[in-house]
Amino acid sequence: MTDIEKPTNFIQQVISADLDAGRVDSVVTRFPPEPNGYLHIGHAKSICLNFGLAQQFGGVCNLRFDDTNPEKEDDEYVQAIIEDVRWLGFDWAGEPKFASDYFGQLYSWAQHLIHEGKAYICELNAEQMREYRGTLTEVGKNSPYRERPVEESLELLEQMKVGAVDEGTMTLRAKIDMQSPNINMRDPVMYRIKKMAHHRTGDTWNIYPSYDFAHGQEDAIEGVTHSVCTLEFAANRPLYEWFTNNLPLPSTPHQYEFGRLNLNYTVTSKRKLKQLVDENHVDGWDDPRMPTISGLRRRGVTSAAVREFCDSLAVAKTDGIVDLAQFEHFIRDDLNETARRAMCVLNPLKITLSNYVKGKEELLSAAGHPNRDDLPARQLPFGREIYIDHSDFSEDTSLSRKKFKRLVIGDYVRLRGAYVIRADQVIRDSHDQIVEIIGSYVPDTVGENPPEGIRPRGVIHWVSATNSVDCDLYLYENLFTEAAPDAGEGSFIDHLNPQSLKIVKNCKAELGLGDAVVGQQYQFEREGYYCLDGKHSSAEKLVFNRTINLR
RNA sequence: UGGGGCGUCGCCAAGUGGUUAAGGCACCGGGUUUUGAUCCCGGCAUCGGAGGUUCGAAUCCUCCCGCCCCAGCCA
Repeated sequence: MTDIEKPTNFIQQVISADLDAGRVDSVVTRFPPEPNGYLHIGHAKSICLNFGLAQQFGGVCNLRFDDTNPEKEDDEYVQAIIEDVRWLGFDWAGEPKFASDYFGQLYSWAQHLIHEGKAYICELNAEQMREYRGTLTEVGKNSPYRERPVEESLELLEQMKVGAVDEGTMTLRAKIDMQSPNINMRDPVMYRIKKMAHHRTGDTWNIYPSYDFAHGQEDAIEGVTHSVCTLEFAANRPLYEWFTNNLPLPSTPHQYEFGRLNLNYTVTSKRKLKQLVDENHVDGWDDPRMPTISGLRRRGVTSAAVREFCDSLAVAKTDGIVDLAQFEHFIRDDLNETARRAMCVLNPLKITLSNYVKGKEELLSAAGHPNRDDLPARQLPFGREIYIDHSDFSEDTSLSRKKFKRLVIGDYVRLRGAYVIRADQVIRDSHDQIVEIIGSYVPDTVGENPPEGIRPRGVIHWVSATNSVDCDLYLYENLFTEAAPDAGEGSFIDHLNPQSLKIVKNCKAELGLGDAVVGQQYQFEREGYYCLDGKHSSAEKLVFNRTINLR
C-alpha cells in the first residue's frame, strides 16, 4: 500500500510488549456493539482498529453483540450490523458471539460474589440510590441493605430471576466502596429487574446484567486479551478490573481506551441518528446523507475508502474533531482509481451541428478509465444533434480563454472523446431563453489535433441527443450547516441543511449507463462520482446518487 | 468542585532529553493533461502559559490556564 512506515500507536506498542514478555501467547480482540441501532463511521474506526490489530499480530477478533439490555435491542440491528461488518471487509472467528449466551454463567458468577460477601441485594429505589451515591464532591453512604446475610441475598436474587419481584424495587449490587472518589466504584448495580422479552433469550430471564458486570466477564470467557474501547469508559476500568480480579475467570483481559472519531458537520450518536430516522428528516438509516455504514454504502462510498480513512486516523487519547475533507479525500482517492468514466449532462442544451450529415450516426470509442486499460472501453453514439450542459456555454465573447474554458459563440471547444466544434448561432424561444445552439464540427478531429489556427478553449462533456438514456440525479450536501451540530443552544435538528438533497430530473446520460448496476461506481466526467440508487431506481427510471463532486 | 484523561501547524497527528520539529488533510503558487479531475514540483509550526533542571527540553520537575469524561436500575 504505502511505502512510508506508519508509526505504531500506543495499543500496538502495548500488544508488542505483552507478546515479547510472554504475557499473552496470541492476540484476541473483539468488536462489541449493542444491537440497538445501525453502525456508523465512528464504529468503522473501532472495527478497523480491532480487526486490524488481530490481523497485524496474527490473532483473532470476535464480533460480539453486547445485548444486555433488551429494551432497545432488536434482531433487525443484529442482522444489519453483521452485513455492515462484512461489507467493510472483515470476518470474525467462528459464529458471532452474544452476551446473552453467557447469561447463565454470569448468573452463577453473581452468586459467587454474594457467597464471598462481595455483593448484596439492595432494596433502595432509583431515587434513594441516587441520594446514597453522593455526588462528585461528596462521598456516598452505605445502603442499609449492605450487610444483608448471604443466604437472604441468594434467595432474593433467585426471586428476582423468576419474576417474583417487581421492577425497580430490588437490584443486585457489588459491595465495593461508597467512599470511593470514583463514582463507578460506589456499589454499582450488577443486575436489575426487567420483565421484558429479550430478542434472543425470550422470557427466560426477568433480570439482566449491567454493562459493567457483563463486559469484562464476556471478554474473559472469550479469551480476549486486549479489550479496546473508547475514552468514556476509562472511569469504568477500575470496576472492570475489580470484577476480573474477584471472579474465578478463565482468563484475565485488560481494557485500553482510545479516542472516538468525531467528524465535523456530522452527528454520530445512535440516539441522534435514530431521531433523524424516526422524525423522517432522512429516508431511513441508509439515507445517503447519513454517516451510517449503510448510508455510506448506498451513497456510493467504497469500503476501501472507509478503511483507508480509518487507517489514516490516529489511535490516541486525544478527542479531536476530524475535518470531513479528510474523509472526502479518501473517498475521491479510491473512486478516482476505481470508478469507470462516463458522461452525463445535468442541464441539457441542444447543439445542432449544421455541417454534420443529417441522419448520420457514428460510434466513437472512449476509454473506460484514463489510465487503466483493464476496464472496458465505451461506445459513444455521435450524430448531428448533441447535448452539452447549459453551464458550458456562454454568449459572452469577452470571457478570457483562461477564465472560461468552455464554449463561446464563434470559438472552438473539444467534445471529450469526440470532435472539436464551434458555436455559430443562438436560438431563443419566445421568452428569450436560449433553447438551442447552431454550431459546426471540425472533421477529422477525433483523437487528432485540429488544423493550425484552431485552438479549442477546453474540453467539455456531451451526450448524443438522439441516442442517450434519461436519468434523475440526487445531489447531496452536508446534512448540517454547522460544523458542530450539537454545540451551542438548541437542538442539532435546528441545524439541518435544507439544501442537503437536491434532485435534478431528466438528465441525459450516455447510452451505456442504461446498463448501470447497483454497486458499480462511475465518474461522470467533470461532474463527480455517482452510483445507481438501489431504492429509487427502476426499469423505467434510472436514479443516480452523487457520492461526491470532483475537486 | 472529587476522580480520571487530554493539550505539537487552520484540521488530524508523529515525536519516549541532542531531528533542519515526520506525514496526511486544507490552503497558496507553478508544471503536465482531450476531465478547470488525476498527476508532478514548491510554499506553509518552535511545541497551552510561566518558571526551573540540563552543555542541550516539545520531551524531565513545579505552578498556572484550557478542554473532555464520570453522579442511568444505558452502553
